[in-house]
Order: sequence, then structure tokens, then C-alpha cells
Amino acid sequence: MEKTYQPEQIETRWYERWEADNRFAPSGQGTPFSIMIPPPNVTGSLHMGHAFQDTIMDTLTRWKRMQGNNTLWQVGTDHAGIATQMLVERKVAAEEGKSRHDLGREAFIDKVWEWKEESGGHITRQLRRMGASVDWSRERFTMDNGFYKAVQEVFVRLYDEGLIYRGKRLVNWDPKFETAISDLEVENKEVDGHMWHFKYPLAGGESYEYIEKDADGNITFRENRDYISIATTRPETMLGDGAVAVNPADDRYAALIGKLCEIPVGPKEHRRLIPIIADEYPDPDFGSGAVKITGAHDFNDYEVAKRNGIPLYNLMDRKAHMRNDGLSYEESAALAAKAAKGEDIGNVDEVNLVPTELRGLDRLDARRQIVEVVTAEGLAVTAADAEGNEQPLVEHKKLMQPFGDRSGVVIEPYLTDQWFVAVETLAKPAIEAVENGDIQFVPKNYENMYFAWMRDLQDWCISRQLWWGHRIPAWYDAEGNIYVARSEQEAREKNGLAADVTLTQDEDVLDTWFSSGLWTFGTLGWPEQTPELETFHPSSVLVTGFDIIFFWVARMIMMTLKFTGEVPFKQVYVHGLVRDGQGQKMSKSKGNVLDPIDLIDGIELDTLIEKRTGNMMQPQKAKAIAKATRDDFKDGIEPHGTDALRFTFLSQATTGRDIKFDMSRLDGYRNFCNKLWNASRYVLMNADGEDCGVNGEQVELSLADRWIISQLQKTEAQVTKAMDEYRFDHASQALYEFIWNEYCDWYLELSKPVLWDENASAASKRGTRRTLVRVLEAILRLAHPMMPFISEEIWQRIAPLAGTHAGDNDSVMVQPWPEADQSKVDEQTTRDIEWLKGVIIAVRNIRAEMNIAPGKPLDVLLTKGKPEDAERLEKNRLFLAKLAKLESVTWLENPDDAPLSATQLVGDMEVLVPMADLIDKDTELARLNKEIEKQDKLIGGIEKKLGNEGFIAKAPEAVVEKERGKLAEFQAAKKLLEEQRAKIEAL
RNA sequence: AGGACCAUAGCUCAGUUGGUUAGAGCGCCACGUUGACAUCGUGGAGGUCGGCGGUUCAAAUCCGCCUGGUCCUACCA
Repeated sequence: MEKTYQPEQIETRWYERWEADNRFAPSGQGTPFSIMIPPPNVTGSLHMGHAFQDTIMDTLTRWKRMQGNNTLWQVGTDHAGIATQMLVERKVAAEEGKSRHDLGREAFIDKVWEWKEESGGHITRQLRRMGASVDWSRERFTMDNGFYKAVQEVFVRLYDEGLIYRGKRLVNWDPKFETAISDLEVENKEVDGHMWHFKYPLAGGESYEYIEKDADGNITFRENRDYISIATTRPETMLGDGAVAVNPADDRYAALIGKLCEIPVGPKEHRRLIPIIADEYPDPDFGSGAVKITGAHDFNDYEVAKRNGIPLYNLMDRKAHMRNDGLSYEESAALAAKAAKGEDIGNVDEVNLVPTELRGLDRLDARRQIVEVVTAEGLAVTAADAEGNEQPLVEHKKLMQPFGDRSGVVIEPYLTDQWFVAVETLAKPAIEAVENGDIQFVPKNYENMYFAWMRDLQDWCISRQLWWGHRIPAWYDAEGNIYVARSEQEAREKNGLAADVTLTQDEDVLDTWFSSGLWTFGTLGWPEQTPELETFHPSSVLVTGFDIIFFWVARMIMMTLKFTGEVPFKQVYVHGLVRDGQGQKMSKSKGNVLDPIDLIDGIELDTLIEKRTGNMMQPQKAKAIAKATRDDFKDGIEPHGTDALRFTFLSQATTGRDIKFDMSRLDGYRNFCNKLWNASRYVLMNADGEDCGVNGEQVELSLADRWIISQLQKTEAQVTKAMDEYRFDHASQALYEFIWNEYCDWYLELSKPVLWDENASAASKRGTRRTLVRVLEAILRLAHPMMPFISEEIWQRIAPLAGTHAGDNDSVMVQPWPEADQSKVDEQTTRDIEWLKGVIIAVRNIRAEMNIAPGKPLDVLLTKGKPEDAERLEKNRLFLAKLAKLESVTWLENPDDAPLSATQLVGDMEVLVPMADLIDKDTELARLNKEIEKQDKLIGGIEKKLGNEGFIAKAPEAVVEKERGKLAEFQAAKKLLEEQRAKIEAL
């Protein structure tokens, strides 16, 4: 074996071997256990979140597999509609200078598939680097034919049941991608904005007395007005106003309800009049209390408009430019005027209220012009500035503005025909499944988040105006009648349409999440009733981030219950986000992204900087990012190996909260791998080719042997319990603790005196070798789900010595998970070893405090102990001498015979290192005083407790007894320390 | 505005149903290389558990309020 652990030499090799040996497929034996991977985007590359999540899933999967379950980890990728289309569009533009429209739909889709075949496997290759034991033979892609069949089936059935409908609704519109998006794909961000205040003059020059009152009804302001004051952050929408609404309880405007006012924009001769209506929506205490209603461009206004029969005038096109189609402004304004008077003008689609000079402008340019014109006309509300001059009132304020999470552009509410899922009836059973425990969230508090969202569900807009995705299985005839079916042919048959009736398929595709919602059962062959579906559905656990509960988890629950009558998974393990060392979200624009592969393989500083600053949206940040990177990673990143990275994730995986990724812990766990490596090296050096008792030869087990076996049982139980509870931090901690602090620090050291003792019996040497090997072999099995590579590499060498290796094709992957054997837990042995460790530490302590060289042989006396201490000394003389580097150890019956010594306590017993000539009186006195003080404090605390009548009366007897015991112990210790102090003082 | 989560050593975090001498890793200080490992070993320093109040015989732990932080949802023209 190499002297240090070299992960790069073993990881890829083992992964290829496992895959070639078909180790990842279900065994076909045992209780089914299945996990469906949250499908990563096919365009994606592995980020820290994936790496974290995959580590957890793989750890669970390997663990369950070793426990003998019929284990399936189902893998696949998601076609990621917008992201993929965007990527291929860019590629085609760069390579051929063509847009997707130049190519046409079919040719473009071909390009996407080409791209997918070439580059779509990037993330799955990276998944292999993480050691993920997914069943590659069952890999699925959401655009696969089989999966498409499931998607179509679901669509058709929901439509037939009336749960999918098409309608004109206000939706979130992404003007960059020219598609509808769901509200979950919208990110609300705070931006600096303006709020303008404009005067809407009353029709016919009417005026009224505007009166403001305070809370007590006293008049605080009155003036004569011939307008109503309106505020807006989007002046361009004024063009599409259909009404001004005031609250019916607002006295200021009560007299105006039913009257008309004028929108202060557009050609003077065609100024539009709109009604002033009463609605509960306006808040009298906010702004002027009057709200302009633009039903086609604002979600709140849309509701008001619907309630009051106000027309919805669309002002923009798909690019969010001001419309340049439909009727002329004059014709449109005339129609709108009729509508304002309450006349029915029918379909308003052709009505284009954008004045000629604004048509075709971007909405923001239109906004500027409108503000200018209205202000010039004197219809801006004014306020006095610092010098007392009246100025147009423009408030600078923070606005929450919607942005597309992929496009980054401002999202517009936009009126279009879209397909929707009516979610109400689907939501009910989905809520119940969580309420009644069929699905459990871990940690449980995420259930509240789920309920909160499910209780307030909007119909889900599932159509997207994209080319890449599952095309909607709906056809239209010339009259616009809709026929939904699994194919054009079925549409004809179902509806008795003649062959000469022309049908055209809907152009739109489905939201990617619509197909992802079918993931758990769609991947198992549904709608066919396959054996896989029977065996592995519902899946056992879903591992996912909380940010995706709405997008995906909730929808999976709804869809799966609807179509299979089963829950998609029994448990949902929700993990936190992986953040950088400072707790910042990792993002390209912040330049703080870590690539898991770089942590595994290492990366030069310059390459890392190049990676972080290359191809940036905001190049001006490059310098700061380069500096920050230089500060954080002076020498780049060293290679750590996959196992160390996995172990780091696991150790930081506490209950559901975000993790700050800690590089120093990554270093620490790489060292841990090295520790395990070297411990194994030691074992091999001492056991390979030696008699390890594989054939059941007689052995003699030392105290240390029995102790480490006992500790192993406890560790096995701890790790198993922690895994059961998804406490990967506890599981990894227990393993770390055992390997480093027990097996390496103590047991390996304790094995040396036996193995190196020429006088030791063959049976005792054999016993120690057997224990060394067997315990290590168990450790490797225990470690395997967390650290698959190093455990396999070492296991292959160790297992033959332990007699558990079944030949060339064997693997630790398929070994049984270690189960604790309670009969091997030996508390007496544990106490004995604790005693031994206590004495050794006491001697080391004295050495450190007295400045005695670690290697200098010492003569040590033990005294004042109980008879069992003397016995322990006799049994452990060899160990003691070796580990504490002692020349001799003597049991002193009469403490009065003790020479002047440095002392330490082990229980009641005193450890003495005679050093008459060496002792530093002052140092030793100071130390003793400090010790005594400490005991005093402890004693004081307990005496206070025991002096409390309430405590004696009410606390459980066992607790009181325990306190009494402690008191006695501390008092005895103090007494010994005082005696020692007296001796030193007497010098 | 509503809700969730968090606050424990210089840093990253554990701390089960209240009873521990409040722990780990990293970092820090001192010492140490003869054979598993300097990616190491040995010893050590370092915390009034964010603040205030309450419940209790007993609070890092349960309850309330406050402060600070993170996030989600809704946002008001």
C-alpha cells in the first residue's frame, strides 16, 4: 500500500468495475427499497447542491442494499424546456448564424436531440464521479417515448374529466422567451422604482369638494377639485385603463361613483372617458384612495375588472412592446368609449388603445414618453420642493418587481389563451396524504410549508410557448373546436371527424414540471402495469431541497395519487441549501461557486479564478472576485477525493437547515481517510501472511481485544440508529470517533505490546491479529455507504484475512450491514480499559506538566486504590509500561511510604511519579491549588443542590443518589489533593 | 405585513423525552519524528449556551417578550 491515501488512483477504477459487474441493479431479493432521483436538468452540470443530495441518496441506497433490500435507485434527467431551448438556440446562432425560426420547428428539435446525444450526458458522468450507485440500465429522460406516453395519457384523462381546460387568463409572461411561466418561476426582487401621481380630470369639467378628515372626523384639508388623483408605477398601463375604482366607504369620493373621468394620455381629441366605480379593493388609507383599473396588465386589477365587468384592453405584444396590430387608435378609442358607457362591444381583442406614435415601442420607452407628455400638459400632481416651488410629484421607492428566474427580465402580466390544470380536487387527497401520515416530511416542520401552499392553490398554467417539450395533444379544426386525444387519428375517431377535415395540433408544449410530476411512476413504465411499478412504487423516500417542495413535491403527490391511487413516496427527506463558507448563496454572479469536481480532483488557483471570472454577465466584478478567490484559496484547492467530500457533506447534514460548506472540514476528512488508510496499512503489515485464525483456530483474547469488539457493537448500533433517523451527521460522527479515537488511538497501540512480545502465546497473538482484522473489516462495511471507494479498496485486501472474501468478484457493496451483537458488549472490560487509559493519561499529564521528555522511561507508583485497582495493574502491567513508557510500576500498599512525587488521580487511586530532586515547588503548588479550587466549585454546586429541600423531596431518588455519589467523589479527590499540597508545602 | 428557521469555544457545528464537570472537528499555544500515519502524536488554553422575564426542586433544553440574522409567502395602486 502507498504510504498516504491517493484517492485518484482508486476511485474511477472501482466505479468502472462496479458498473461493469452490474452491482447497481436491484438484486431481486428482499424487501423493496427505492429512491427516484430528482432528475437534474439535462443541460446542467453538477453543483454542490447535487453533490450533497446525491451523497445522501447514495448513502441510503448503499446502506439499504447492504441490509439485504431489493434496492433501486432510479436515475434520469429532465428535458428542462426553457433552459435547453435557450442553450441550443444560442449554439445554433453562434455556429450557423441562424435563429430557431430560420430553421423551423422540426429542424430545430432535431438540433436539440443532436445536442442531447452529444452533451446531455455531462451531468450523469459527474454523477459517476460522486460514486452514485444508480441503476444505469433504467436511466430515463423525460422526453423519451415511453415517458411521453405517460404524459399524454395523463393530459387526455385530466381533460376528459374536466380537470384540464383552456382559457384566456392573465398569466406571467416572459417577454424574452415569449412564453407563459408559472408563478413559481417568477422571482420577486426589490428594485428602485418610481411612483408617479397623475390627475384624471372629471368629465365635462365637473368639480367637487375634496375633503380629508382625521381619525376624529375633524376636517384637515379641503379644496375644490376637477380631477381624481391616481398613482402608478407603470404609467404606460394608463392607456389600457378601464375604470377608476374607489372604496364604497370612502366619503371623499362617494359623490363621484358612477361618473366618468378622463385618462390624461392619448391624442387630445380622442381622450378616453372611463367610469368611476365602487369596489372593496382600494384601501382608502393608501395613496389617494383611488385606483386605476387595468384589467389586462395587473393581477389585482384583473380581479376587480372581472367583478365589475370592466373590459380588459391588451396593450402589449409577446415581446412586451406596445401593440402595433388591431384597429387604429381612433376606432379603438371610439369602441372603448362605448364600453365605458356600459354598451356591450363584444370581443375586445382587436381594440388597440396604444396611440399611433407609441405603437411598437418598448414599454419602458413608452413609459418615458407618457410621463413627459402628461407632465407637460400639467396633469401631474405636484408638491412643493425645498424652495417652495411646485414640482411634479414623483416618489422614489423600493418596488418588488417580478423577474423571470431563467431569463432575468421583468415579467409582465399578459392576457393570453393558455391551458390550465384545475387543482382543487387534486389538492384535497394530496393534503390528506400528509395529514394522515401516508407521507411524512423529515424534518416535520416542512409539512406546514406544504399545507400553507396547498391551502392557497391557484390553477396551474401548464402551457408554454416553446418548441422543446411535450407537445400538447390537442387539435383544432378550422372553427377552432378543440379535440384532445392521444393522436390525431384518435381525435378523429373519438369525434367522428371525416378525413378531409383539416386538424392542426396545438403549437404549445407542456410545462416541464408537468412531466416531472409523473416521475415516480412514469419512470417505472406506467401506464403499463409493469412488474417494476408493482415492486418499487411507492418509492421509499424522496430526497430533495425545500426550495422545490412547491414546484415538484406537491405536484408529484397530486398527480401520483390521482393516477396510481398511491403516494409517490412514503417519506420526504428535506435538506438545506449548500452555501459558501460565509453563508452566502453560491452563484456565478457572486463568483463564489465551488465545483464539487474541483474539490475532488483539486484545481490550480489560476484555473479557478479563470473559471469564476470567465464568461460573466457583469465583467466589472471580475477583479473583486479574483481577489476574493485569491484570499480564500492561496494555493488553489488540493485534491481531496470523493470520499472526503461525501463525508464532509454527511457530517454537515443536520436537520434540514442550510449548510455553510467548510473547507477546513473537508481537509479534516481527507486526513481522516488517510488515517483509515494508514491504520489498514498497519494491520496488513502485522497480519498479512500471518496466522489470523481464519480457520477457527483457538485464540486468546486480551482485554483490549474484548474492549474494541465491545465498542464496535456500540458503534454499529449508533450508526444504524442514526441512519434510520436520517441523522447523517451523527452516523458519520460515530464512525469517525470509533475509527480515530478508539481503534487507532488506543486499540492499535494496545495491539503492539502483544504482537511485539516474543513471550506472548501463539493463541494470544492470533487473537489480537484476528481482532485487528475482523474489527477493521466491520469498520469498512460500516463506512461503505458513506465512503464507498476507500472502503472497497481496503476491504479487498483485508477481507481475505478475515475470511469474508468470496473470491475475485466479491465486493464490499454486497456484504451484510454490520449488526450489533449485544452479547459482545462488555461493560466490565470497558471499565478496565477506562482505568488503563486513565493511568496512561495521568502519566502523560505529569510528563507534560513537569517537563519530562515523552520518551524518558519512568518509575511509577500506584497507591490508595481499591483491591481491584491492584488486580488491574497486574493484568495490564505490560500495556501500561509500553504505552506510558514506564521503566517500572509498583503497587504501594502503604501510602505513607510514598516518596515526594508528582501526582494525578484516577478515581480514588493516586498515580505517583517520584521526583524528589526535580519537583518545582511553586509550580506544583499552583497546580494543586487550581485543582482544589475546581473541586471546591463542584462541591459547592452539589451541596447547594442537596441543601435544597425541594430537590430532595421532589427529584427522583436516582437523581439525588447520583448527586450524593458525585459529592463523595469530589470530596475524596479534594482530600487527596490537600494531602499532597501539605506534603509539598512541607518541603 | 404574515410565517418558518436560526443564535452554544476564534471558525463550522453536535447537545434525544429538562438532571452532562456543556462536547467534536478545525484553528491557537507548548512539546515531540525509531518503523501505520507530520494528511501524525502528546499535553494545554478557550464558553455567565444572544438579552430579559416566567414555569420547575432543577433550564443550553419548556413558555413569553426583546434584539440580531437567514429564508419563504404576500405585497398596495
